[in-house]
Amino acid sequence: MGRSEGQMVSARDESLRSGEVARLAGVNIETLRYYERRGLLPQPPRRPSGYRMYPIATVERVRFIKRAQQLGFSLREIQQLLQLEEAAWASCEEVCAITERKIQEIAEKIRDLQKIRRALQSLLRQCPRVAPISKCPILASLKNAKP
Amino acid sequence: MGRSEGQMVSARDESLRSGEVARLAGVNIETLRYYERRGLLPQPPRRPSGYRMYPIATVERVRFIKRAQQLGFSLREIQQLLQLEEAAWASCEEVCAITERKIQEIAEKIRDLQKIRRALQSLLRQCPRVAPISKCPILASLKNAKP
DNA sequence: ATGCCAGCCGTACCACAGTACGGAGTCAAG
DNA sequence: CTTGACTCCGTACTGTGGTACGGCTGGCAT
Repeated sequence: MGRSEGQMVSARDESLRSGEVARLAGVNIETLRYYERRGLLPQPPRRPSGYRMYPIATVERVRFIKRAQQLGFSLREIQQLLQLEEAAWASCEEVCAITERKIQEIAEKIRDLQKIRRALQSLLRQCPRVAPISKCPILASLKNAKP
Repeated sequence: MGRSEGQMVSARDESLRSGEVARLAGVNIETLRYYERRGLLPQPPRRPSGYRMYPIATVERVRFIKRAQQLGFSLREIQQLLQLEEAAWASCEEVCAITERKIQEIAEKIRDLQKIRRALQSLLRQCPRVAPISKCPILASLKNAKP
């Protein structure tokens, strides 16, 4: 809101500064530095002053990272995807393989959570709610269940 | 196994040493120290030598913690449960409330994961697998999707 | 008495994904 | 030319759940 004009998008050259990339991609500036350290973003060229000059495509790359994260990929996996993308020799198959593994993992996580939910629900059904804590069946079963 | 007798369970007093508690509860000794620091285990009395003398019930307490963790409770939440348990004024209702919240959380997590899985599966169905990576529809959609 | 495991402590470290801080230098507008 | 916003860097810190290390003492069987 308070953003006065001035250097919205350091016009006339087609490069962006950290803050612009961060704003456009919806991340913290520090996150860009972090991604650069992690190798998720290539080191951008610099002005003589040291300021980073990001190609505009960087915004899309960061959004790619964020979307992939929302799909449950870790930064390490995303790095793999991005490297594949850059390797001209690679075919879709690698990407599919990674995706399939990820689907398996997610399915497993879902199964685990469902098991946990069922266990908790059955505990809850046993609880009279008005008992003093010393007779709480939930705590009792946590005490006695054999893992 | 290689365990010769001697101090299996420092007999005749009814207290255990760290290693015994750890072994009986199936955790690392360091984990006991960690739980003590976190306040999940009360500070046990010590011998003059400094050795901890754990009441036997500690083993059950540690197992309780481990089981609750397996049900998706964080150490912080487990601490709440344990505190409730110790508060004589408390009734089952508090425990039920925590459990209900946890079930809600888990249900939500399951829904999120299902959404993610569906998205990845639909990406996978679109993939011809033989295309060069430059035409990979999975990467393409990560590039273009608007979250 | 001697050997040796067991336990003590503070501290550092692991992965994960960032965020914060402070002091210096830069840029552009007024 | 000054002001204020922006960026730079290295480093430290967040939270989560532990594990590891090293040096020192304790306990106990032989």
